[in-house]
Amino acid sequence: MKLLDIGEVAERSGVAPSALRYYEEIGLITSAGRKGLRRQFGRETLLQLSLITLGKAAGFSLQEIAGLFGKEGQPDLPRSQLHARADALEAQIRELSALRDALRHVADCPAPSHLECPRFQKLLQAGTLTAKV
Amino acid sequence: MKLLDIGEVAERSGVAPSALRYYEEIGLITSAGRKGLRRQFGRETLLQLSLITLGKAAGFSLQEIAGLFGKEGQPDLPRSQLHARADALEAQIRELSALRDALRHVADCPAPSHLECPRFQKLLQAGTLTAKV
DNA sequence: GTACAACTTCAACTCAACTTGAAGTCAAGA
DNA sequence: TCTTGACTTCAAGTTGAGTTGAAGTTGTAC
Repeated sequence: MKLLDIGEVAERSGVAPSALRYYEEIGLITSAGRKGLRRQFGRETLLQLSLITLGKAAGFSLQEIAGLFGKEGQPDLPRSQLHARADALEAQIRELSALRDALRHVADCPAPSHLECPRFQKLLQAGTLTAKV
Repeated sequence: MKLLDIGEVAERSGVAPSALRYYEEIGLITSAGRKGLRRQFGRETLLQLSLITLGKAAGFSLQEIAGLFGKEGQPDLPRSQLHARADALEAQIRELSALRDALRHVADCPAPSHLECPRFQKLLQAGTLTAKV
């Protein structure tokens, strides 16, 4: 198996070397070994990093990501919890969609103050995070 | 206009009083005035907080949120930037959908190591954040 | 008019997720 | 062999987004 050193992993994954060391330190990834002092990573690390990047983009903490997908890609969590996570993501997707729509509304609606605009308020209600006004 | 004090705003918005003070300190919200020392907030603050909560859920920083929607709900940004934001959100929604699918796959697919599973890899490719493997 | 819960300020602390800097090591090419 | 650039460790610093604690103030209910 061809091994990559940290610089190459950094370049291909878009994750800074310092971050990769940090990820290793907290046990989120593992290096396949060392050549001298230098860490050598297996190719599967790149896949793991895709997963990590994705998870981060989804707003998971590194700890959570570590739980979602264990070292080798098997989750440490039971099925039901994974589905619960997926459901939570779906809720987040709805929030995001609401915000996207609100943004587009603000961009296009000529009203002076959007907070007053009933259409805008309705868009906000689409999010579930809305305060009890 | 009926004013609310910080405790009530906190309860209705789900945002801690300390956070509300912090938001005021950084200029993200403004209190309508004081009764003695106590801040009094107008009802529109609740709407603003919905927006802030939504923005946070979407991964925006407080600074960015401040830019997206100025104090009174008018954006500080030009139309084109707002649309660009909306587009970025849409991309994020796609990432999230990819992760959701990956999660459901992991929950349901009986393969021992998902990183090896071609179906799983394909799901990852659906995200654009993927490393060059 | 007094008790008390809910507020106030201000500084210091926390936490995650890194980054930066200093000082040292090492592999590979000229 | 020597140089160079990419790595190494370790400690300390940074940023954002608050929280916590101490010490003081005040509106309202009894």
